[in-house]
Amino acid sequence: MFSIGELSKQAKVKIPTIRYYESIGLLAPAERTEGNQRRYTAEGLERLGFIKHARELGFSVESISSLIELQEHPDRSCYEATELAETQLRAVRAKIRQLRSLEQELARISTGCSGDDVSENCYVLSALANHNLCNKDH
Amino acid sequence: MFSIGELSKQAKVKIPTIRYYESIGLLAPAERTEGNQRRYTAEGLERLGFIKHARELGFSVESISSLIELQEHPDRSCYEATELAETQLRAVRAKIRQLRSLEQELARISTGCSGDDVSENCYVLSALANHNLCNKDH
DNA sequence: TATAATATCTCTAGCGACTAGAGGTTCAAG
DNA sequence: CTTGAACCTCTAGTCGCTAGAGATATTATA
Repeated sequence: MFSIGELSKQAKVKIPTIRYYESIGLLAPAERTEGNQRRYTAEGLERLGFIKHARELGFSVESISSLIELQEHPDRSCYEATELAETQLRAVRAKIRQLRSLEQELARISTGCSGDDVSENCYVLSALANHNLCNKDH
Repeated sequence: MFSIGELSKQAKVKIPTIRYYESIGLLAPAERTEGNQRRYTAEGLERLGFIKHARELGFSVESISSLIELQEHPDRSCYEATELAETQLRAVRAKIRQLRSLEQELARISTGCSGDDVSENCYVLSALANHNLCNKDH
């Protein structure tokens, strides 16, 4: 039985975030002391670790709710959990593709004019103003 | 002189977003008709295009404000604008690195157990629960 | 010119996922 | 038993929009 501060330290999740997770139903309501303070067990730490890990992998809170529900119904869970993970993977890959094209354009833009050469036409600014100077259609 | 709807169509930026940009000072207040409706010129379209493009490149609204200010002071602008672009580039590259490691882990997780094999232990769920099953330390 | 349809106006509230702060209570160490 | 750190709830703020209500303006047609 440890306090929310201890849990926060162990799980590396901020205290207000823990309370927030409880408030939206992602964490079950914690047990309380006489004086109304939250007390947790190893189980709570595990659950919070799960949530943290999933968040770091980019799952939305909603998806995590689904995953937690799946944990409670082990029959169909594997198929659906794998599907959720694959959806997440597709989203991550799409995001990477998008960022790569941004990277290219930004790299091109920022090497376009050197900082030393203080000319009247800054290539960065004109590249931003004028989409024609850009390869991609985002 | 065209309406906000026309501007929206031309710039491919939604009407509420245009009003929002005006409200936070990113766009100068538009001229108005007798009946209080906004009217724009080609200049407004250009500015909005600049903003849109910069947003698509991931610049924050705050950075865009800076860029717009720089446009008005062409003397030091090139150096500072290039710096902003480079900062943005670094952020994009960091984000890509992070997403790549997520991609790897998600790929590993979601191929770990096939959906058909409905076992009691779903690898997706245990991988999420147990950070030790993961290569990275995020 | 009258009317109807469409477009616009302002204002408020909501989204996701937290974060920060005020003002008050409880716990644990000395 | 006192003190100070940790905890409590509640409200409001963050960012970058988006949605809706209810009122007014413009434009096209009859």
